[in-house]
Amino acid sequence: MLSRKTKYGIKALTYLARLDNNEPVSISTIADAEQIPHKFLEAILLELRKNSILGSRKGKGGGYYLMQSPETVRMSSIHRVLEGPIAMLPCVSLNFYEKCEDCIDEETCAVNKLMIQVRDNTLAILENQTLKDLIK
Amino acid sequence: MLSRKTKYGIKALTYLARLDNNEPVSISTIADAEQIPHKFLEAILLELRKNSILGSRKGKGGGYYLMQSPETVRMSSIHRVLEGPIAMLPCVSLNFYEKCEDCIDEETCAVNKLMIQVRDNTLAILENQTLKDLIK
DNA sequence: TATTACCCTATAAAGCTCATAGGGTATGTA
DNA sequence: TACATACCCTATGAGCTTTATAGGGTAATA
Repeated sequence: MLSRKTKYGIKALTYLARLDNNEPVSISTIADAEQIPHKFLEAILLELRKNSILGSRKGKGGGYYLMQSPETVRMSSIHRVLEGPIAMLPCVSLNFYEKCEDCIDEETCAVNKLMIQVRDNTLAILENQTLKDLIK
Repeated sequence: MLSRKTKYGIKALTYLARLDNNEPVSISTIADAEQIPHKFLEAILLELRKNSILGSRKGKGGGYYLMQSPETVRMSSIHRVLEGPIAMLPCVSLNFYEKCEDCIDEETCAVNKLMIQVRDNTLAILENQTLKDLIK
């Protein structure tokens, strides 16, 4: 199940994507509009910035803005930043790979192969869908 | 990410599926063979029994056994019993449906539509795959 | 009838999620 | 320069879930 963090993040991103211009918007503005706890949203936007999905400007008139146009922001990127791996097992993750501690042989592991299928299919959908698709 | 509970459950089920006969196997036997904490496995097998995936016999010579042959036990069933909903959002779940509390209109919600796609694809794979496929 | 092994409840450590608080720091404007 | 704005960072804690253990009750079988 998607975490609240991810849902909040998607809300904030679609809010920004719907704007006509790409001027910075303050945390408070987004938090009020989307009913998100201010401090929680602050942490989320910060993380999106550190992962180059958002940019920010400090000082008066500052805030957050999209680094790329909505049609180039893939849902897979957003998922990875906010929710973490798309794979259901660490040994199946492309970006967060880890060996399963209790797995004897990954090559012959049937669960591994099954979860690779699931991952590939999910990934194909999330790669194909962008922020732009969410706002029309 | 799949929980340890689900991984243990799958291990136990494949252990049973690999047997030549379908005689009951005690918790201890499975726990030792698959390196699973005894009491934890006990709870898992009990849950699988309550959901008609396993049967059990008490007393001497008792234990757990598969209720159906391996080729008819779908991975989707196992997932639902041990891990819970396959959907990434409650509003997209077929068997565990719930309205998203912060969603204004499900009909027009783009995230909802996206996650339905993901669910359908994942489901297709997990329905198609059975215990039998895991052991060859 | 004794033993086996399932069955049930309670408990708790550990970890994660969600949320809040308080203050530091960079930036733009007057 | 001084000030206000708004990002930035660290710490803290409640609440929940996961993982695991313990102890005993109960049904079934040899």
